[in-house]
Order: sequence, then structure tokens, then C-alpha cells
Amino acid sequence: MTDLFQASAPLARGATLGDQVTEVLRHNVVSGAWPVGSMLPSETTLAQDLEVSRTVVREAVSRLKAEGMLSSQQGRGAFVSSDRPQMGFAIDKQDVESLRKLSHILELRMGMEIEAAAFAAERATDAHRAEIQAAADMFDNAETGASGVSEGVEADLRFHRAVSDATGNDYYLGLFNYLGASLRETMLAGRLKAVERGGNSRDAVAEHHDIAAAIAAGDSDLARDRMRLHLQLSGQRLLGNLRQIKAGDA
Amino acid sequence: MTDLFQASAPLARGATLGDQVTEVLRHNVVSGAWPVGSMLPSETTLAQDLEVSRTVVREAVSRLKAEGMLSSQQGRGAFVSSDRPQMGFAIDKQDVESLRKLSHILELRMGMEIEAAAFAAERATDAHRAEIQAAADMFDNAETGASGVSEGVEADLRFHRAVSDATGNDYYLGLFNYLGASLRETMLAGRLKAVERGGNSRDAVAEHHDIAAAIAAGDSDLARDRMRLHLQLSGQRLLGNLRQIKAGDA
DNA sequence: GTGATACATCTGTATGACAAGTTGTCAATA
DNA sequence: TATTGACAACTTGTCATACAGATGTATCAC
Repeated sequence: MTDLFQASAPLARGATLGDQVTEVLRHNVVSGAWPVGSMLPSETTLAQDLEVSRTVVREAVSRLKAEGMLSSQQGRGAFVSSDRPQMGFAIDKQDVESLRKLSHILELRMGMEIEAAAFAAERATDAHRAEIQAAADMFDNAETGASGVSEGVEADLRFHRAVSDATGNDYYLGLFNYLGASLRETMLAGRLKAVERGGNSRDAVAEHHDIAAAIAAGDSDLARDRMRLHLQLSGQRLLGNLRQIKAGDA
Repeated sequence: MTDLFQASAPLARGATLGDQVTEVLRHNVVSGAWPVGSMLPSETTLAQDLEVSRTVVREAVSRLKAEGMLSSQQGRGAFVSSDRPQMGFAIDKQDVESLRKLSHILELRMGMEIEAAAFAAERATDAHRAEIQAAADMFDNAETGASGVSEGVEADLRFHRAVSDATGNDYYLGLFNYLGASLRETMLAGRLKAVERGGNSRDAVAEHHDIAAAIAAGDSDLARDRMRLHLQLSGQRLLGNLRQIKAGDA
């Protein structure tokens, strides 16, 4: 049953075996390979196929039981009870600590914010545009001035939230708020390292201004492109800084 | 440390030891006995005090870690990370009944799936491509043949899920699963009306094939464009059908 | 004081064993 | 034939032990 592994990319360094097996099992459920109501292979079988101890398999199963994705009964087996998290779409708090998962979260953010920028360009009211501009200026001051690192992150988040708000679509705003909250601490750590290395966030300031200009001009295609570029670059910057941190630890 | 037990209510029959210990630990957190940030007693200590094996304690801790209430680190210990369950991104079930909110949900889906199509074109494995093609064919058969309405919706969802899966990014897959599940009933109602009006979903079949071809060719820009077009058109079709239903009701 | 080293302690993982519960088989029985 | 009941073959639940790997701390040398 090596095909259990086929879809799982090389797993994050530092992730425990329990984390890894949890991901494999979860993927088998959400991908539909194990439909809702179906029975899982026994823990012993899974342990053999995945080449880990039964201890690790039980750890993974117990987590997914806590999420409501699996249920088990002594003597019968374990079953898929739901193919989605009980409480909507959620990101595990520890996931942002794994660079691979973090990059995936950033990818999702990209998909969502690129289109948000386009909607914002089409629909932003004067008030929205003013807030976007204000957030861009605040970010500018925070980065070029002598403000603390925290102010920079907050201004950054404020800008992106303003763009999401300007879509006039509360789901964009809601999803951004959730992703932003999940990323806040990590962004803070990254920016801290950036400052230590001499600071490289002036690019981000210019990118914010460019996006704000495109939205103000009502050019949705341009807003899309500039947002894409900005998120690609800032994602690379963040991941680069975090890699420095992890390397420094070792 | 018998006071660990003092506040625990009589536990349900059939509850495993793991369930019981989970409740004890959870109570110690929410009651404030173990403040946020504090360190838990070691697993060995807890096992002794609670008179269970370390296995059971680990089971309980792993569940609470999955809930985001605890976090642990090898060599350091386990800590209280939050005294309340984390809330994710959620869509109210009644929102899909409002046409305006529904169109907003579809917009969010667009943002997410357009970029997913691009990632899929870049990263899809042979297995992914085969599944996408199979889902497109299944949709084809369901729409051109004499299958039920439900099969069509399921095949439609399967196609889009396959694309999300092909990103290799479980957050795209997870968000799609959530949005798809939220939309399933509404899509069913819309397609029912479409069939009643003479059927207009052959366009969607062709669009699916077009998308599949773009992904198979590895052309991410084309995949993006075609997915955007498809979601725009199918969104309009769905909303149009639903308006017919609402008009018929009145 | 400072840095290197050894040690104690914690979580993570593996292994083996047994208890407890469920399901299917199959023969004995009415 | 239909039903019962013992039994074997599974499953998950729990325990005990051992060791690996990571971390923090005390200790020693300089």
C-alpha cells in the first residue's frame, strides 16, 4: 500500500512522525480515497504499511477523532465520520511553524487576495480608497521611520485587510481576517529577522503604493498583477527570513 | 494531587480512559487552574497522579493539541497555548439561501479556484491528471446521458475537487471541500430547475474538458483563464436558475 | 565571568503483551 | 430448516518497559 504515500510530499523537517501520519490519514479522507462511512485499515495494518509503530498511528487517529473526522469503537474498528472539519475551514496553529505548510498557506492567501485586489479595483468606494491609502502610508512611516517591528506588521495587515474590505464581499474579508490572524506571529518573527539583517521591507512599501494606485485607478487587471507580484515577493522574503532563523538555531 | 479530580463530573458510561483524562485536562485549562502559557506536569507525573498509564495521558494530550489548547515540544514539556477552542473560517448555513450572499460565496470560490487551476497545471501528477479527466468524463456522461440530477452535481464537485487536489496543497483542497459542501444543496436545486427548463449544462461539460486539457498541457495561464470563464458562466447559470425558482415561488 | 561538558528531565517512538469488545463461522440442537 | 451457542479471529483500549532525541541546568576548567 505504498500508494498511501504517493500524494504526500517530502515532509517538513521537525515534524514528528505523528504529525506526518496525521497528514497522510487526513489526506486520504479529504481526497475521497476513504469515503465518509468507510472503515479504515486496522491500526496494525496501517503501522506496517506506513512503517511506523502502532503508537504513532494511534496518536494520529486520536487527533483526527478529536477533530471529528474519525470515530472508533473497541472491537469494531475506526471509521470516517466526516470529510471536513466540524467548525468550518480551519488552520492548525502549529502548521504555520512548518515552512512547507506555511508556504501552502501563503499560496492560498495568494489565490484569495489576487482576486480581491481586482474586485477592489472595480468596487472600492471613496472611503475604501482612503483607507487603503492611509494603510499604505502608515506602512510607509512604520518601515522608513524608527517605529517598532510590531507597527510594521500591523500596518501591513491593515493594508491587506483594507483591500479585502474594498471588495464589498464579507467572505473575502472574513477569510483574510482568519488567515491574517494565523500569520501574524510568523510575520512578526520574519520581520524581526529582516530588521536584524539590515531591513529589506522598503520594497514592500513601494509595492503597497503600486497596488493602491492601481485600485484607485480602477484598473482591475493591473491590481491583480501587482498583487500577485507583491505576494510572491513578500512570500519569498518571509520564507527566506524564516529559513535564516531556523539555520541560526542549528 | 487528588484535586485534579475534584471538579470532574461523573463521566459517561462507555467513555474510554482517554476520554476521561481529556476532560480532566480540559477542565484544568478552562477553569484557569492551568493558565495560558503555563507548563503542564510531565506525562509521567500526570500518569501517576491520575493512576493511568502514560499511553492514556499522551492520548489525551494529543487530542487537546489537535484542538489547539495545548502545545508540546520534545525536551521541554507541554504548555497551555489557549484557553478556548480556535475558531476557523465558517460560512453560515443560511447564507447560501440569500442570492446576494451566495454570489459572494461564489466570488470567493472563484478567487480560490482560479489560482488552484494554475497550480494544478504546474504540479499535477499523472494520477491527478487521470482523476481530473475521469471526473470530466463522468460529468459528461451524467449530463449527456439519462442520469439523475444528483449524479451531475457529484461529478461536478468531483471535478473541482480533483483540480484542488492536484495543487498538492491541502489548504486549497480543504477550503474547496468546505465551500463545496456548503454549496452542494444549492447546486442541486439549481440544476433541478435547469433540467426543468430544458437543460443548459452541456456548456459546463465542454468547459470542464477545456480546463482538463489546459491542466494536462501544463499551461497555467490558460488553465487560469478557462477556470475563470467557467466559474463566471456557471455562476451566472446557477444564479439565473435560482432566480427562476424564487420568481416561481412568489 | 565564560565556555565547554556532563547530567537530569522531558517528550517522541518502538515493542510486546494482554484486556475487552465485536463479528463471522460452524457445528450441535430443537 | 432454523436457531442457538461456543469459538476463533479479528478489532481497539490499555499497560509496562525501554531507548532515542531534544532541552535546560548544574558543574567544572580556564
